[in-house]
Amino acid sequence: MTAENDKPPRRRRKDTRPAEIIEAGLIEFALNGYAGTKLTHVATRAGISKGTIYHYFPDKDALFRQAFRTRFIDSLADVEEFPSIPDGPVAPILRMALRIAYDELAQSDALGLLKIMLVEGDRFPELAKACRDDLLVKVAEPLRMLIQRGIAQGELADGAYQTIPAILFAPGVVIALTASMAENTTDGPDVFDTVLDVLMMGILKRP
Amino acid sequence: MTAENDKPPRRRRKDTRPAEIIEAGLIEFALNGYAGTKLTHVATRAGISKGTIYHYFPDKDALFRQAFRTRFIDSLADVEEFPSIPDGPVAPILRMALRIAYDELAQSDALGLLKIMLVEGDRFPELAKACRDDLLVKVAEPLRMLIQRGIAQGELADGAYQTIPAILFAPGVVIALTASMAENTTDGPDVFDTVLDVLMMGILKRP
Amino acid sequence: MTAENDKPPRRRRKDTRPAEIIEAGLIEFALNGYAGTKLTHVATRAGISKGTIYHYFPDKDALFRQAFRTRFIDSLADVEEFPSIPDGPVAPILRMALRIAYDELAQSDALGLLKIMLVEGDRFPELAKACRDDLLVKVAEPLRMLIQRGIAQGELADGAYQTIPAILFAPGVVIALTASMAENTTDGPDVFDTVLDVLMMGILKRP
Amino acid sequence: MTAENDKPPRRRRKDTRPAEIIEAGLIEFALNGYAGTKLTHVATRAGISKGTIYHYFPDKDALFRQAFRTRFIDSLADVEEFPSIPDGPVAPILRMALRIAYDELAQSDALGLLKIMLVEGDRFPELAKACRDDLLVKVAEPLRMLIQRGIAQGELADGAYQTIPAILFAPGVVIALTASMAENTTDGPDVFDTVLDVLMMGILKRP
DNA sequence: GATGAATGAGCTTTCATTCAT
DNA sequence: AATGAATGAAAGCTCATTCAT
Repeated sequence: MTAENDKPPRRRRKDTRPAEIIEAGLIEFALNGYAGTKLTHVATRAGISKGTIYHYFPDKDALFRQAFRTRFIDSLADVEEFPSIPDGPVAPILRMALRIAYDELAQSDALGLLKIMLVEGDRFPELAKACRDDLLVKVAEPLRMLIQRGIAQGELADGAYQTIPAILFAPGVVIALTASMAENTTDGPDVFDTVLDVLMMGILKRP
Repeated sequence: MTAENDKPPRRRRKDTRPAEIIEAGLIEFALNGYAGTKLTHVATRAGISKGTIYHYFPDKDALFRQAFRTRFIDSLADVEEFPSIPDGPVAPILRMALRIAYDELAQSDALGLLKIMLVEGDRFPELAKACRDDLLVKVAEPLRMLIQRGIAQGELADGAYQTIPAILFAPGVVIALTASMAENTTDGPDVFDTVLDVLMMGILKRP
Repeated sequence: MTAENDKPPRRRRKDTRPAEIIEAGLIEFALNGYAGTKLTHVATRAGISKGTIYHYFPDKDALFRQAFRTRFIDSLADVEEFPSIPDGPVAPILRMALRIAYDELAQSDALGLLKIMLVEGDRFPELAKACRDDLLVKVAEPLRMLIQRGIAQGELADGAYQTIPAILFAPGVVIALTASMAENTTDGPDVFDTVLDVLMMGILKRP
Repeated sequence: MTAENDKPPRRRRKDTRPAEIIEAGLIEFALNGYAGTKLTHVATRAGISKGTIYHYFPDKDALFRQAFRTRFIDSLADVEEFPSIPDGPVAPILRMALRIAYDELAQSDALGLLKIMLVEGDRFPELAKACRDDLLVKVAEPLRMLIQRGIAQGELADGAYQTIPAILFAPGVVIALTASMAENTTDGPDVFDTVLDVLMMGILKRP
């Protein structure tokens, strides 16, 4: 075995380092919360040494901010094309959108970050704001457009809910958040479907 | 030595101390999360010294558990009389119940504890379980009975939602949880009312 | 049940309290070492409260000193009549004396105190000195007389050992000290007998 | 800022640090016992900061175990060549061996560690066992062989003592242990010589 | 006198951060 | 640029000691 053998390839593009650290941080933060995350673990997961983190981020706080932003920008990127949607009934599209959003949230570590923001939100007000703004612009707005089209088509009921479409996500968020607390029931997915039933029923126009 | 002694008199309050410490702990935990709560701060808030906490609680963990239990037992005590409800339409009662639950959650520091359980639930599995069990027995069960009466009366739609009535709380929980993250809009209550509209619509039987 | 019933008899002769505390302290010190002994445990064992100890002893240190003295004075009280010994061979008497001393040491908590003195002797120099003096006066001196009688009778060999008769105890002390470290062999007593054999052989006059 | 920086330079000595810490710990443990040893003092003695200890040892317990093992392995390493001994009378060799063992014990801080093991042996049962095992294998066994040769040669008396040769060390151990308690008499060595006289007399075969 | 609640100095331990290499 | 040994502030916890009752 040569001397150069037992270390991973030294050459990394300098540009990928921050992203790798953020990725590792994301996982650790999501798993252990903010205070529970040790920079050593982040470093280990990223395959670097603790000190290197400080080359790219001034401190733990900054790493978290950056990671949080990155993840939320990533997650919401897919949503943007929403409005480009064919004519026809709006309800199935809406339902699917909620479903996709739920699945996304339940699987990714966005959930972990969200939990952190809930508890430590006061420490990161700009993140909370950015989070809010992004959600409003990228999620609520397209949703509102969709809903309004549904109302215009006589498909959806006309109601105050259209002013705060984001609330349609609420049940999904709670189910995702409490999933780890809930007993391991095998009908997890069905829970959300049941909720969707109620929600859709609630907004469909009555004959 | 001046007239104002710089040390407050030692008071002996064996009976009330635990409750005072729990109260102080509750506030600190709700404000700062579990890891973020320093026993010094709890002591200061309770007007005692650090060591005194250890007279009444073996460690920080135990204090949190006790505080959590105390608060949840307190909060849920009011709910118990639910089922003793007069005949007649069920929907307004349901709506009021959700409203009351929301207000309760939004105001008390139960919200802070809930946040902690979301993030650190893994560390306190028995609390998570107790929380779940209490909610199921004290909240979900009466709710289910109410709903079933509504269905029997032809008032509510027959649907899968009756099997998981707790889900009706979800929107309220999210609104409460994210309230601190949300911009301070004065129409907070209206948001929940709007949600109630949708929810009630979703479960009312269609003509 | 009357009010006076659930407490042990209140009336104690004031004079017995210190002795009771010392007794309790002795046991705890012997079991747990000096630093390892908590005054709470001493109090509990003595059936009193922590504060009461401070009525009789200024501090933990003082309690230990007093306890130590008491035990050693007690233990050595029996030894004093040693010299009043009938004429005849001295060896069996010597042997029995060593045996008795060994048994005494092995059983009582004097062993525990001795261990403490070994480790913390520097903190209690007067105790070490008192211990030494007592042993010399009460044990070594009678022993020396006995030995000299043996030599005079032509029974024991004439040797330097007569100047430091205390050394005859050494093997017993080591066996007692290490008994807790040693594997639980059932032949414990025989070990000491074997040692006695060697010792006696070593001092008996050769034909 | 003056020319003498008030902080010593950080040195990086990964290889030597553990040994230095152990050395410092050894001294402190020997001086103050286990509970009496503060890691701050160990750190100060080692010329490092408190935290650095935790780079190399998970906790105080581990440091003690490691230190203990290190010292005992060191101390007993020299003894191993024992059996390779020329023909001829065995008694002088035995006597010298006991003398060497005594000197070794009396000087090194092995004595301090031994004291700790006597008092806190219950907390470190594996150390007690390792200690016992090492002593048996490395010390008692060669000694037994030597003794048996002596008996075979008609030099030593045949007696039960040969089954527990370790007991020959007992007087030396007691003398060493109590040396700190004893008055600083300058004839310390002679005490042990006197004891050796008795011991050797006791095992030499009588004509 | 007796009590035990209350204290706080002091200990072990953790970990973000620094910096010599 | 990268490392990880070293730091030290700060946290949880212990317990001898005090003192109001």
